[in-house]
Amino acid sequence: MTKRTKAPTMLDVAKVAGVSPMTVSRAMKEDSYVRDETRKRILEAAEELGYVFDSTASGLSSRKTGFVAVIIPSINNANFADTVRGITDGLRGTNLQILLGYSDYQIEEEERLIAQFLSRRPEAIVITGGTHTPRCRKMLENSGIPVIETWDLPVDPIDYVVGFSNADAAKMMVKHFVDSGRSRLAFIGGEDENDRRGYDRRNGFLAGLSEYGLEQTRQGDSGRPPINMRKGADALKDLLEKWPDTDAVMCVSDLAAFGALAQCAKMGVEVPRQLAIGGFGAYDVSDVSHPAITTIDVHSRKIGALTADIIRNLLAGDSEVEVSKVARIVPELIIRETTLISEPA
Amino acid sequence: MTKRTKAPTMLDVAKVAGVSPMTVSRAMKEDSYVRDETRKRILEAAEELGYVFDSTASGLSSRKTGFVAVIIPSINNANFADTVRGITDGLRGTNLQILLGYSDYQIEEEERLIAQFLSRRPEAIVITGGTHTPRCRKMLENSGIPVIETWDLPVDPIDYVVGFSNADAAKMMVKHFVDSGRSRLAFIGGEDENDRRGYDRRNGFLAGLSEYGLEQTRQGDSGRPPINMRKGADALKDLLEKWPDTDAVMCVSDLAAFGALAQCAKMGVEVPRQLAIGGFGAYDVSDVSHPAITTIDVHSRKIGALTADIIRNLLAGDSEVEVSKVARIVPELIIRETTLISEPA
DNA sequence: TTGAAAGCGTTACCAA
DNA sequence: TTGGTAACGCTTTCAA
Repeated sequence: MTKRTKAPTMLDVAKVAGVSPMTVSRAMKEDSYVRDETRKRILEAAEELGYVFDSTASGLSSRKTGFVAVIIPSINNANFADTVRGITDGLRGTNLQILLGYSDYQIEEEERLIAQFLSRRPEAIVITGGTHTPRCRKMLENSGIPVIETWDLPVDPIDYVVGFSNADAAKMMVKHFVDSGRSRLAFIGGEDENDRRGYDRRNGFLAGLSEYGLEQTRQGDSGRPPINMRKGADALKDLLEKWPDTDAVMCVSDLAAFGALAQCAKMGVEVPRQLAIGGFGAYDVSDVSHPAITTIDVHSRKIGALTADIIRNLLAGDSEVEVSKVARIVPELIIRETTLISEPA
Repeated sequence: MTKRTKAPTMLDVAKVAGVSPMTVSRAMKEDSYVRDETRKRILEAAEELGYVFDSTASGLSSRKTGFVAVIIPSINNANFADTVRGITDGLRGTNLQILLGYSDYQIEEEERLIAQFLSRRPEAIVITGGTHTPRCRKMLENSGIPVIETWDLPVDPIDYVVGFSNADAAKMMVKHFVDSGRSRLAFIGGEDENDRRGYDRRNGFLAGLSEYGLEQTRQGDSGRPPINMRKGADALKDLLEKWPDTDAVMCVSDLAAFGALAQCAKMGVEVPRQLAIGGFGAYDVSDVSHPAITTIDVHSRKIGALTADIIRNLLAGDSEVEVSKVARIVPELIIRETTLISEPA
């Protein structure tokens, strides 16, 4: 941290380079008409003075901040992290920069974040889910910028959507359980509406049970979101105490599923012979664990990539590309060892 | 996205409320002298017009952007995510907002990020590690803002430091292995200098071997960082092919350790009887897996909390609090099932 | 407690 | 290809 009187501005650079500030401004952009020689002189002057471009002033003047606000429920979640990576990668090469926030699965925090972010004048905003408080919705609608809802297929979208039906995805697992000869199915997680994706999965699962005429009572308790491995383990223990003859359990995420699997190992419950386990999200752990865990891949990264496509077309748009309002992701069931077809017990 | 002619400014609010823009500005701040009644009128006018405060303009004018730039190697890493959470939590209540970036363990990307972030005029910058390119170091030193290096104890710090010695932490594991009767020790991960923390751990481990007079040849190959569960599993397989009599392996992170453990289960290698496994980072998986994995907790979240303390004292400082330059974290060995003392084979 | 004027550092716009 | 001028929307500073 060097002592300094005052950071140099374009004016300072201009003086040293013997040009006008306006020319310095042009020289800082990749494109723009500046003679090569002039630009060279300017960049040298900037280097010499230790000039650092001020995006704050640039944003105010041009009304383009280069920010894309992104709000996810949790920073510590491989799925959402993958979506963010997809966005980042897709935005590479543009001048757009992500302003990332996480709500910790709390509605009030999401409201606060949206308000805070909008004051930064982002050029687009990406949010997780399609269910919002009236206040959030109003802020987003009034923002005047493209809004992209992800990880869901809202009935009444605000603007753009990149997502899938969590309920339908969960139903895939019910079908798979039934197809592999299970009939006493349970679900762990998703009780709390604050994690709307989880809540939708759970309800989709229950709806699936209903379609197959199966009983819907077997539900583990996992407390406040987010669920984690430990909670998954604890919930499985409770579940088997209450309903010992359960022969298949789906967890709201792979983390819980892994916890459940570890708990089975500890309790001597054989997986998949006695109990089948299904997860959600295609986390690394479900692939590497032994036995490997059946899961549903929702292509988190692709959600981000498609989101970035929309943003690029809208903001850096090469003329009038037609951008469709809804990009639908197709979740994929990945069958692994924890749900191998059981032999008749 | 509603059509709009132009977003309302303080001037518009001022007109409606019948005051000057300056008074509106004051009314927007929590403190500041404004008569309660006046403020009420102003806030109503703002609400009515759908006014949204412009931080961009505010930042330019006041030269306080409210940004704290934070750069971590990866967004998809529970340890770094915890540090970010620690910072976020610690900064709650201030007007400071995190500008988060991740370098993907690439030096060039880190350089790019630092340059990009500095143009946003953050009020402080937090970086991971204490090893930087000369260009990075120069940018940081010239930035004129507090710089906080984390997750390391640099020999020649730029400014503030919150960290620990990765090498010393790794040595704890060597000692533990030796104490529990192991002598043919191996290490997986940390070959690539781009992940400096991992690199330091590996070298610390090797130094530890040397201190105990043990051979240092057993090293797994894990490719480019970051390591993950799959790479850990593969590396363990290779390792045991090359050195089948290895009786303990430390992995650069718990993720790799879990992969190694899963691989052992698959190959029928008994843990800990035949092979002890140690990880690093106290990830959830090491606690929940069966058997549970011995690890080293570096208190990632506390690193963030202490970082936030420094920033608060420096920026929101109640007068002249003395802020010490180095906050040292003490890593903690957590002994679990994968390294239980072996009976003589 | 409120207001007026002068920037903050950049870019849009028009002119040369 | 370059320059001059007037914003951009807010806050600092000083005065009332």
